[in-house]
Amino acid sequence: MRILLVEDEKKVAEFVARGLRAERFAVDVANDGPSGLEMATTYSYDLLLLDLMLPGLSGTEVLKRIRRQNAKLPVLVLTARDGTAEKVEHFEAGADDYLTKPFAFAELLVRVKALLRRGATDRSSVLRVADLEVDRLSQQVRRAGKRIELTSKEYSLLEYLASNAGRVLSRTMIIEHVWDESFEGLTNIVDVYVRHLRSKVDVMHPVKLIRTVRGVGYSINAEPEP
Amino acid sequence: MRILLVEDEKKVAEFVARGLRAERFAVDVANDGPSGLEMATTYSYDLLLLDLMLPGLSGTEVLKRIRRQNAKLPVLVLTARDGTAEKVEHFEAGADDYLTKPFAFAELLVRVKALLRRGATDRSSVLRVADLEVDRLSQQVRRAGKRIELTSKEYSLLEYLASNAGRVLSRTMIIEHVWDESFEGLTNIVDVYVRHLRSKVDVMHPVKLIRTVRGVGYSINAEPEP
DNA sequence: ATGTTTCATTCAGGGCACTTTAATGCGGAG
DNA sequence: CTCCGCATTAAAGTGCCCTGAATGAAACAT
Repeated sequence: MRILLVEDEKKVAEFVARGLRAERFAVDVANDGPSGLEMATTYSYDLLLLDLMLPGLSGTEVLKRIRRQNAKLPVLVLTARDGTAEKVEHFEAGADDYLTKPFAFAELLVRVKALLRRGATDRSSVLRVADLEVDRLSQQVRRAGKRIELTSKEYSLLEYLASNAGRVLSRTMIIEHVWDESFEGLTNIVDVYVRHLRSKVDVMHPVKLIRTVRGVGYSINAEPEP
Repeated sequence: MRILLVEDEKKVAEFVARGLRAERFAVDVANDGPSGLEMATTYSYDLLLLDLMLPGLSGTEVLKRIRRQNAKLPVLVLTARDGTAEKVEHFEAGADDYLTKPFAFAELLVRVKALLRRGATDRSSVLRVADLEVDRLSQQVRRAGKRIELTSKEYSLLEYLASNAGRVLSRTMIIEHVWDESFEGLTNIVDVYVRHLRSKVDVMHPVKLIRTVRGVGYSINAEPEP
């Protein structure tokens, strides 16, 4: 899951980003409105965290422009003030939820997860593919009931594959969802991580779930075809 | 002892939270009903402080739903009005006690302590993880029956870990609970205290309870995973 | 006051796990 | 056979984590 955080206060940005990364989100940080706007429109995110007290371009304006391009992106607004008039303004500008500073990280996390859950088509937090279980809340993975320890990137990749089970995902799509913005050029990083995953998920089982589709990408299937 | 405060007025929330923290309670704050409900059901608390004048989901509704999940959690309701009809309504909804605004902090504290004491009689105040015992009333810690002397911060950290045994806690969450300051820059204070704890709790025992989850945080487990 | 002890915190080093790059091996398609 | 795409492995790079020591702060005793 990728999150864009637009926040000019460095300390707050660091704090929030660090906390979210520990929850295995891929977090990009923009320090002002214009770059936030650019990143939001250039890359694809699952959620936008937007501070409204920005220097230069006003946060509300940024939000409106992003909405023009992407109406479905969940947006959680961070704001310093707490007036009723502003609340209405936020929602009219296109915020899905808001949080006033100072806030506790625990509450931010709860709201972030709530928005992501709402956006997801399937509401169950556990993804199932054959005897593979991916619990998105506790971020635990089991195969045939037995726990599997995954690193951060391995987990993100598996979650992305499992949440699109049956569909073939190209390397480009995978990189876009699992890795953050600092990625360019030709790399076989996806191949390498697919191998890591296979060695942990598929290697001990006769039924291989992760399938290679030559010339296209990878997919995870309950019933691999011959 | 962990307290969840659900209160939409920032100033009141800050005031109460600060006062309770000075009394060495670990306080989480939620600013509205839905996130309060979410936090109450995700984490474990010893007491719930609930403002009934909430935007969105009504406080009474929140209370009912929490009661459905956790019948024993002591709940102290904060309310603005004081009609007899409402009193009855509160108790019917599942409040254990209530307090009308404006209130003095001293009175709040008295009631909080009373509720916790009452709850302590039927619920054990001792947290157990394998052969580790954390007595939250006397703040004494034992491992394999033998007493361990901890400093204040060491104890707070251990209690937070033990009260969420099995769950992985990120550094961000730990800092927020054990140290009051949010938004502190990069610090490895948590790492250092985990080390202190290990040297007192784990070092003499073959079974290590405190586990590092790289890139994520720490957790305390009765049965460490392979 | 001054010194002593204990606790809280910061800092820097080194090590290791994870991430990423890059090179090589393998196999099917034409 | 040769090319192309994928698999595999090794190894470099990076960042995170652990540790020990030093500093600062606070409580206590002299």
